[in-house]
Amino acid sequence: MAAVTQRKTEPVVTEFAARVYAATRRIPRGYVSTYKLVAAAIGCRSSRAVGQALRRNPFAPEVPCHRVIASNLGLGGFSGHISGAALIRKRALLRQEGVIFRNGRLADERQMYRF
DNA sequence: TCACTATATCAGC
DNA sequence: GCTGATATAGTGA
Repeated sequence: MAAVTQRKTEPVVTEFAARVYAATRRIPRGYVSTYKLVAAAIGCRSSRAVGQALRRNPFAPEVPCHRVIASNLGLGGFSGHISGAALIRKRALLRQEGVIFRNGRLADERQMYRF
């Protein structure tokens, strides 16, 4: 049946945002990537635009936005906040996946996933 | 068009 | 190492 199997009213996102989410979902568990790498992966030179798309993240938690950090190995932001409890939660989430953060920075650069 | 933004990079100190 | 300024790209009003 189902002439209209409306599955959840997919949020309307732009083509650019869809690429950002697709690239982010490619990041395997236990690895992290940076805004710049994601931007480069989708053919964009502005990491800022990536951050804007991830901030909206209508596909959370399907899209592991917490696996995207800043290029300086910092946590960057999370849940609309660039610091505070949100960052602590982001660090905890990554730690559960095997990504260790030291002093608010990625301990092992080897865990940075390259597209 | 204007303002805002989960960034990145450079210059100066 | 930190701060301020600038570059760059996309979104929403």
